[in-house]
Amino acid sequence: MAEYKFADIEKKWQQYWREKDIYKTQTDKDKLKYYILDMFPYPSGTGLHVGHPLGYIATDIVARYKRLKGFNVLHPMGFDSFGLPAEQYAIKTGRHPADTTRENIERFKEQLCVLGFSYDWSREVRTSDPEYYKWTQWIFLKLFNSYYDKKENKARPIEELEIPPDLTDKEKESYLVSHRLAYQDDIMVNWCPALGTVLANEEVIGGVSERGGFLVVRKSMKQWMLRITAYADRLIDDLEDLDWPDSIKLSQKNWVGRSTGAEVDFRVKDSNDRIRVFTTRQDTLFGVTYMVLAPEHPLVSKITTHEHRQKVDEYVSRAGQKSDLERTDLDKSKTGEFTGTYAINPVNGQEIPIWISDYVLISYGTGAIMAVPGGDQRDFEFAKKFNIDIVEVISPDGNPSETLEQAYPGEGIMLNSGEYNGLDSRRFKQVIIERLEKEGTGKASINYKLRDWVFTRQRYWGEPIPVIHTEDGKVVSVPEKDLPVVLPDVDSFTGTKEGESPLAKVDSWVNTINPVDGKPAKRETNTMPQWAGSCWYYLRYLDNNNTTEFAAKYKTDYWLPVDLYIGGAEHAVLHLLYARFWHKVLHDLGYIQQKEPFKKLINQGMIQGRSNFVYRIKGTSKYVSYNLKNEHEVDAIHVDINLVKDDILDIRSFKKSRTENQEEVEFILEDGKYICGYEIEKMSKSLLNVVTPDAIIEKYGADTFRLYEMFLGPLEQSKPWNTNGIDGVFKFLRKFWNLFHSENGVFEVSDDKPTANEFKITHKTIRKVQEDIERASFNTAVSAFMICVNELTAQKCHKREILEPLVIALSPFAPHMAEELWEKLGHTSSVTGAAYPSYNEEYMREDTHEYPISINGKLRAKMTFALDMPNADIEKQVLANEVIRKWTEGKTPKKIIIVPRRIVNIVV
RNA sequence: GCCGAAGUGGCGGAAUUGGUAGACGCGCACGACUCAAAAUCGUGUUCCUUCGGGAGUGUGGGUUCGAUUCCCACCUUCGGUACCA
Repeated sequence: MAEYKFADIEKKWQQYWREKDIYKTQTDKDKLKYYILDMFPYPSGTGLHVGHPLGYIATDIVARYKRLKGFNVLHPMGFDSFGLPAEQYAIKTGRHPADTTRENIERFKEQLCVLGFSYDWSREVRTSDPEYYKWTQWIFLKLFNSYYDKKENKARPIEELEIPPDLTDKEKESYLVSHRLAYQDDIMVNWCPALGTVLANEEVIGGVSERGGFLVVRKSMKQWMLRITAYADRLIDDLEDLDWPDSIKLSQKNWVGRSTGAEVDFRVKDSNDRIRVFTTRQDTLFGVTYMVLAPEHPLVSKITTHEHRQKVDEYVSRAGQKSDLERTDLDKSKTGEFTGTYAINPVNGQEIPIWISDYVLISYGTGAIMAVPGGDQRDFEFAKKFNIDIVEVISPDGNPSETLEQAYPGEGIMLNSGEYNGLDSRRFKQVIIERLEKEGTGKASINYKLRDWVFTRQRYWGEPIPVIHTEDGKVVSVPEKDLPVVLPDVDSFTGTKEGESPLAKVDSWVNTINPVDGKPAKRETNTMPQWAGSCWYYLRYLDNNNTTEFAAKYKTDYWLPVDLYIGGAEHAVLHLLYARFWHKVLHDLGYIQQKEPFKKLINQGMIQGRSNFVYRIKGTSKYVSYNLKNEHEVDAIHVDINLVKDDILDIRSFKKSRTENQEEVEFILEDGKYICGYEIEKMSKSLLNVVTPDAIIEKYGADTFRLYEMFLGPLEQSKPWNTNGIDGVFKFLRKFWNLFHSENGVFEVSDDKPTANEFKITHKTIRKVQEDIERASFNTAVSAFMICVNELTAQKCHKREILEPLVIALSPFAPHMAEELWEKLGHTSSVTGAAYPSYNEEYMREDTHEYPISINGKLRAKMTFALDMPNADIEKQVLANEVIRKWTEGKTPKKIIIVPRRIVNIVV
């Protein structure tokens, strides 16, 4: 029996690849390129767990396969190394984030190398490296110094912006600010006093911080914003040509949230004020029975009558104190106050009351709505509660309903709408806009859910924003030659109580001079969010040592777009939307030819953890086994899965791990064992369910690990981690190995001519594997190899002409073993330089086919016919068949369906 | 609530264009080797069965000669989203 010494083999070839620079990529214009990208990891302190490599293995297989197919492949890797965890760790321990980040990266790299990935490490990027974030800052300045030209529908340098004449200096400045793609504004943010920073929405869960669970409040603060809303239409429309999962495209569309409708002006009674509303249902204008302003709407205090002022003021201040969570709680009933004032409905002149309520959001549309209780469920509930009229203006058939139990939000036929009664509501939508436009009370309009991007964090461990605040209150760019603005060393990583970044405490860094006039000035102390670095890393890989440009034009021209991008679905919206936005800005400014960065996108599923639980009886140190826990009041506690095997707890180790007094710890067992409960959850250190690849690689090797993660199921599907089937994959590799070795372990491959059957097996496999890689179906590719090896083993085939092509075909999946066998076959250069074997249809051709013969769709017999046999002959033979005759019982069949190469079906 | 994905043996999963459901692997059972065990190899393995056959891809209907695949309604699980006018 030949021994498959994976540990030696893998070490040997990893060293070979490193020493010979096998995976170094050149920009070679004469070759077809293929750019394959992984979402780069955040280098956390826990290292790589088994979920990380799933996508990386898939891309590595494709990268190796494409090389064999003759492509010039770019397959780089880097680290998203700015971010909150490193900073939190620094606050706790005082260790500098730069140090811990570097250590974590080293560990990640080591783990990635052990898995045998074919990255070109000479192109590695780290977002926290000053040579990298110099260009992140440079791009920020491009945004700062550009505006969006709505006519040409693209970004242009701010110098080209036509500024209205006769503006004062101050007006000119604010005109510029209102056009720049990066600008400052006062907005409501999630402020977490305990962490001393603003948090992104996704970092706030249920009103408290995701990390630590500290209270988060809403606070108005001056922040940098990026004008992503200027790109709303293009971000939707350009999705069309992308080869992305439909679900991701849809999420992005929904996130941008384009809705078409109309803006309508309602005159305030006895006043010159107008309230502008946005509606998608201008066809329900005749059903408007009241209006609602958001509590923050600027007109609220102006129009509120003396009589109602106190109650309205109270409502406004109460609404301001509510957390987002309270305001968006859908279960609560509607609240609101009447302002005492009325508006005039522009289509029928009716007077309608103006209310305020927090179900109208200041941040969407115009912050005011026309309320149509007959057509909108929210308005309906509000009207019911405050006894406001409900008018039905659309019904499915144009007849009024007897009772109105709820709003009818659908399309239909108009009623109670004056001269428009009987019109189809879809048609009326158009008609009414024409009338509003003619009368000057409204116009067609498009609204977006997408907001401008809040681009500042009050943190240390991020890119400094490269601008300078002058004495006279202006903001100027740091000159390009002075980039990067490097993070200063600090003693303390916490921000100030007032909500300033830790950088604000570093006077020597903050105080600088205005590059324009040399007067004293101050640096911006906020830093960029973690998304910034990942917005453009795929560009830097192309030219990571360039000191004069973010990447040379001829390199971006050649390599872009990314041909295949694989990563987790959790980045469906934010990262992918932000990166597309930056890409389009760079495209508009002429730096990049292509309008989209990522041509094909695949989301790999999440590998979940299987957590184990023990059950402690409340207030005691007694632990009760899973099936007895219902007899007690218990707390379920996560237990480290390393102390559990097959859901049975290792009681002794568990006892040692507890902090309680060990004498007091007791167990209530069943059948002498302590059975743990389990749950499938996210794999995470805090849930004690993390599995690292290390132990598995030690036991089975990296090739087995790679193959097993692929064999687990479809790449896109999420699945809990288990190692139940890993033996099967390991056995397969050993059998493959054995095909090249005699029974006593000596390498032995013959030059005998293969049989037709051996050719057929091999060529079928080569074709199947190729097709499966092309459609990212890696699990079925692995099983195709298994079938092939099983058959060749049964044939005792040890022939070079069969085995050599299979080594090449397997090399993307199990590169170490492939290299070893390739060398043993007598080759002196790496298998990565081989060509993917072509398959010959001739070998697979079949002259006959075994047809399933079914009667009324039920399989009854099988018969083999020549493929060129006429249908009439097949029919005759089928009907003559004994089994078939038994089933037809002499009856004449109504119909016989013969599908060549498929099936014969007899209908009786 | 809305949007999306998915429900197939004991388990992970396969069936690519509507054409033999359960490939491949795990597990399990039996056998070989062994003093024995492990490892390895071989055979079997959807369920029910009166051994003729019958049922079967979440449930109920439909289209079709034929449905895991297409259509309608519903149930369950997972993910996203949250009063978006």
